[in-house]
Amino acid sequence: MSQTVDRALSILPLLAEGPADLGQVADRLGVHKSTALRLLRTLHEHGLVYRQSDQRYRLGARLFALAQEAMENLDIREIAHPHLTRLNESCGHTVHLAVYEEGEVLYIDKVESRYPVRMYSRIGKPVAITVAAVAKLLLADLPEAERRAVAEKLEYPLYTARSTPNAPAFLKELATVREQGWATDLGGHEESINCVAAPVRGADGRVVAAMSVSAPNVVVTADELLTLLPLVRRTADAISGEYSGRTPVTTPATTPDRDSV
Amino acid sequence: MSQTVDRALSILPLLAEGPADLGQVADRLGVHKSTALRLLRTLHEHGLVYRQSDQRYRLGARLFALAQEAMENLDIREIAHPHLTRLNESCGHTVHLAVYEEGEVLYIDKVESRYPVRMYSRIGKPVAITVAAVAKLLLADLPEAERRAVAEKLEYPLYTARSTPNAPAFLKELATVREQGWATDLGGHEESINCVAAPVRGADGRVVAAMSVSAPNVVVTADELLTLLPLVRRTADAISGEYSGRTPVTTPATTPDRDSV
DNA sequence: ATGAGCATTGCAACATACGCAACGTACTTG
DNA sequence: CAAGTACGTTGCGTATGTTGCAATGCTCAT
Repeated sequence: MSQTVDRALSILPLLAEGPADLGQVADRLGVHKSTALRLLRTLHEHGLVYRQSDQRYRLGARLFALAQEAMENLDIREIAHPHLTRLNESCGHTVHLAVYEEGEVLYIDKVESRYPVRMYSRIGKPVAITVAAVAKLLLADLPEAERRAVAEKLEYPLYTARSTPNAPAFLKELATVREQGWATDLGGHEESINCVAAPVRGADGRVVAAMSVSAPNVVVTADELLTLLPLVRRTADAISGEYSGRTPVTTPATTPDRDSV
Repeated sequence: MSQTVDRALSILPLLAEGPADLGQVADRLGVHKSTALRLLRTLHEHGLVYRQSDQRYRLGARLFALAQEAMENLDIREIAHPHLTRLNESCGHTVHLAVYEEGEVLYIDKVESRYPVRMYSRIGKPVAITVAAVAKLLLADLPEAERRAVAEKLEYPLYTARSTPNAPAFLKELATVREQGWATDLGGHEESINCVAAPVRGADGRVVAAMSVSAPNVVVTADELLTLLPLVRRTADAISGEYSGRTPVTTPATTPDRDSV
């Protein structure tokens, strides 16, 4: 809606692909070099863009700080965290918390497995949306129309033989998930990794987040992991209760352990 | 330099403090609501801003994706990573990699300790710049003038009794670090945690990054940690060699293990 | 029902962001 | 060593995009 700002912001994804010099930026924006220079300078002043020693531009450090602060301000994360660590303590596996936002699903918290094997996932990293158990829960709760729209627009990469192959299959899976109130990912993202997930709901019953427990086959089989389902659901429900204000902060030990030492 | 973009970008740090509605944004920017609305809409279209259910605005998911991509494009990180994991394998402690950028020092990679105790630090998180060993190395290498300017502008929070108290003390410490070519943080950030750090240098000898090994007192004493110094320096030098092209990718096993599974 | 508080729209006046062309500064090439 | 190329940078007149206003919708509480 604002041409100037629009152009300036278009520079960011462009630089995300890799460093670029003034000419390249101007070309890709379709504007004169002097215009691109002015925009880059403004971005630079705000720290969103950094000028490296060879004069080329790349994304700046302030982006990290912003992303970080954005995350810390999510109250669902704050409420959920102690529950997640407690769940991790009792089962030992990797625990994730994720939210949906305009077509994307992203992890907003993670407690690492206490087994030596680690999963590749990082807070802030967009989730493999077509296969992840948490993504299924979050998308399953969208209004019919939006759900269809999102499902159609997605790509369906075949990470493994068990990955969701296309939109119809995905929508069918979402219907099941919606029905049963929990979800799994059995080797759909990485052959040897399984997940069980449950939804966190707000006061109005809408799904505001989803949490999952993930473990590789080498540690527990899919069947064994599924036995954790009740525990996962109970944890998710506890978070829901607290988030929606029904449970007025139960345990006295809810405050301390934010951020593992 | 561009008023419109400048205003739009000023919204981001503002929202980083927490969600705000249109009126608040307009007020803090000192512009009319209609103006603020147009800017917010543009930010929204680019995914940098999200409109939550109560109509208030907060920072959006795209920020994470951008920060993520920005990080993956840092070639120093790519080169260093296998060395960091190898170092972690041989000593077991937490290993960090950090860079300096316009007044800030930030972690760009981290390999977790193999001991049960974890440190609170996160990739992308700004470093405690006045005390961290890596920060000392990075700042010590700045040109005299810039170093002084930065040191003067910093705040010196007293995390512990051993924290750097003020600018003169900091500059003195930087001089020492510059001299000896390595740095430590002995309980300056958290009472019980010590670090040893060494610089990574580019072809021209300038410090481009710094790496450190950190461990809590309960695992090893400061003296014991210091015995790792030669190993840390050797690792840093190996990275330097590879980064500056002197060592044309030594080990055949340099390619695989990006991102632990 | 009535009003307050908020987001939203259309529009005319003006400020500002635009592209141009000229200059400066490396770095190459004959 | 001089001419040439390829950048980034600057100043400036003009047109275009942005601004603030005032009026309209919308939602919620009284």
